[in-house]
Amino acid sequence: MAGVMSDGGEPGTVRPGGRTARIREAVLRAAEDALTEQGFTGLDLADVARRAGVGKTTVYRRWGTVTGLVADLLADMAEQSAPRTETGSLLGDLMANARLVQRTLTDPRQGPLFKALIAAATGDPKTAAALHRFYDIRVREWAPCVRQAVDRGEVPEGTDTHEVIRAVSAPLYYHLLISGGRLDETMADRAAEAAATAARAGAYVRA
Amino acid sequence: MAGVMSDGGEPGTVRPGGRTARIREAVLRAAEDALTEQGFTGLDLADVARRAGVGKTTVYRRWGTVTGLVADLLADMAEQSAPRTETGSLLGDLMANARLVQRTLTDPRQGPLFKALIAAATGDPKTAAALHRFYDIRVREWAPCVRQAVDRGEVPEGTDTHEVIRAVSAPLYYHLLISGGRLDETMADRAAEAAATAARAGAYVRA
DNA sequence: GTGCTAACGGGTCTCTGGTTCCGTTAACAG
DNA sequence: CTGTTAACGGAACCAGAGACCCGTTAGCAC
Repeated sequence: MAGVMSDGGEPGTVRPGGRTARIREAVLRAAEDALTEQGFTGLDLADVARRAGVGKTTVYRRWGTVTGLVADLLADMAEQSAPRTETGSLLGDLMANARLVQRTLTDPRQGPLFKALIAAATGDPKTAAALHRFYDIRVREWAPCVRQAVDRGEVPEGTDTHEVIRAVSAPLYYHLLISGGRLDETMADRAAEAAATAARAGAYVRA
Repeated sequence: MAGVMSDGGEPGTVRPGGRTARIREAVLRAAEDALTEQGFTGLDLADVARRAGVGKTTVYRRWGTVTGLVADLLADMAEQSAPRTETGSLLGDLMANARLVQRTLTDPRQGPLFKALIAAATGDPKTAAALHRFYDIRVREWAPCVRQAVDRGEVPEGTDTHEVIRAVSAPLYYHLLISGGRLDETMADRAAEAAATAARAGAYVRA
């Protein structure tokens, strides 16, 4: 009864030798597929297990609940970062970002997946935290282009660079989730232009 | 076997004499409470029935599914319209709108409720349609203040008035659902200011 | 007031997520 | 190569959401 078993329990932490990682990978991919096709509500862990070619006991043991699995999926997605393009102008960079987001959200796989992830986050604080972290990382990757615009004098000093990036995405997500519009390239360009204009006018200067 | 039973079925359509309406009201209010407290995922029709002091059979018969109930709730909410204030300036009107939205979303009851409604809409087209309709009505109520700004020459002709109103809400919902920020009055004012600035610069002129 | 019937409501039955048990597999150490 | 044991997987088990049946209530018409 000494302190032998040291650090915690959480299956899948002790023996990271191939199998554990392989199964995690398979299950997360299966969860992605299931979420994409069935949405968050229709997500069934037994179904995920079947798709992954894995015993459902394994899924329940390692992730426990549906939201737990989704949270882990978000953590996994947060790792893989997509590189950003640089165009040299604020509007150009923001448009590149807006179009990337627009393409992602209208993609027949990614769109439904993101909807499902966001829906999952509304119901569970843990999942919400994972979602926030995911987006925080993405925002952080793009913020430098606003920083550069500040350095160029194109945007006032003291501007909240993260908030500018969020302002580009916001209308696109609003249409996806709430108003249900078309979400085409025109919308993306408009979102980027609006954000750039407001930023130049100092609307995002930190209070 | 003649065509006697004429128009459809849908219980609750034939005898709108008090009871039907009373029960609908009680169930919708109970659903609101349940959604607020448990979120969309934790919504149980039997629980709703209990809260409403109504047999669960009734709920299943009239609404059938959880999403059906939510869709009806949205239709009901779409009826009651909150009046808008008029300040005479574009920025003033947009700020009034932004603060209204901000107060709604941070309200300990309304905030969770709206989250749940949006989550429900991601999974079911019928519910999504109801949600879109609800917001379309709200946007339509506020659009005139942008129209007036166009007439005053403050905003370019051809501006998509609805889109300007949506632009005010978008960042607030983005924070609520996705990035998870604080959502205070400063954010509301910033959202209004950004939208007003972009609108004046012609960012929302229809292509 | 009285009869008709749409709509309600309690009780039961079912079916499917989710849990538990225990035998099997496969990383890793020596 | 061989032993140890964390982690997997099949199968039986359990609980609770949702469907069904049928007797009861209450609008509404005459």
